[in-house]
Amino acid sequence: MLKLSKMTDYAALILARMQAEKATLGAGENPVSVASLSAKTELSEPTVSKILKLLTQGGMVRSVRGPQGGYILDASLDDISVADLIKAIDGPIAVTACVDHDEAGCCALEGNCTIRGGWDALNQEMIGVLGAFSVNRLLQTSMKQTKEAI
Amino acid sequence: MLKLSKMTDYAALILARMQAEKATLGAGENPVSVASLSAKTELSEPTVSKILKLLTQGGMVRSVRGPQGGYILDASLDDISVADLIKAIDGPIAVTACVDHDEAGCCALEGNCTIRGGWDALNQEMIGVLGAFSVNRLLQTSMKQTKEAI
DNA sequence: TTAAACAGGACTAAATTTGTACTATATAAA
DNA sequence: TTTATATAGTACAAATTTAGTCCTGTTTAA
Repeated sequence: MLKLSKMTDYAALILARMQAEKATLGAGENPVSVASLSAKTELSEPTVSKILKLLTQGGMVRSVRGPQGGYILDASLDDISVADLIKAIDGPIAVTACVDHDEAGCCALEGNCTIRGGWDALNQEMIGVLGAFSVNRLLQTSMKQTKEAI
Repeated sequence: MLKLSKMTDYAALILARMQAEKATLGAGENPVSVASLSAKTELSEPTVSKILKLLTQGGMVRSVRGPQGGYILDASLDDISVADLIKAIDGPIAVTACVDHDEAGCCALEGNCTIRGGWDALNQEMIGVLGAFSVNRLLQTSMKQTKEAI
């Protein structure tokens, strides 16, 4: 449990791929298309497309329309946190349904609920960890482990 | 996203109720039945029963069978962490499916996956936070906030 | 003008989670 | 020893959520 969605996992892979692409082709105006990213990540085109749309809305990549268009990663993956990623793909981080929205009726137990604020505090701590963990660290930690395993 | 299950939420409520019961009746051999806890938490009996079974297996409460039986909370909620709770109710904490089990085939992207170890590192940090957050703190934080809100 | 490539929304299918029911087992008390 | 109470374990049905796909519209370079 406490699993993040596959979509978020895929999003990290896509960002990793885009960073690699950028390193190869040189920074600047070199959009990468959905088709190309799909081929290189082995994710289906609709899925890659959906994720890139969300990343664009989240301001993590920029889109260029028309022929020769695609998506551009301007930022460094050091500046994108896992929290950013989750927010872009799945929406606000909330360990329970009642965290962050105080509308009546979000939970059948309202009257008896004695821990609502508590979950909120825990949620803040989680966001702290996720916000401090960059996508680049995700990649580098993995590289390190792969190296050690060999 | 990154939501914990409702079951875990319920489990915390049940533990809170059991602690209150213990404070009222005095510590020792005073089992609380599913029926009684169900009435006091407004959760259905089958649900309360299911959760208490899991908490028993997780070693957080003790069961007494037969008439006048029920469940006993021996430990202090200071010594039970949210991590313990999640593990008891939902099983091992894993932000992605591939964390913790290295079997082939857990993910369609294995060959291309460049971040497996990275998720594992993040997972450890999450477990750290959850392991340091006691159920009692969950309750106390809530009380504090309720007080402030009044 | 055309074709490439993204934008947005709607929809289907799959997986997961919740919630319930039923049978078996243990045990205190009559 | 029998009976009633209460948990243990398992299996199943329903609901929700997530994943994945498709279609139509818009932008823009060639």
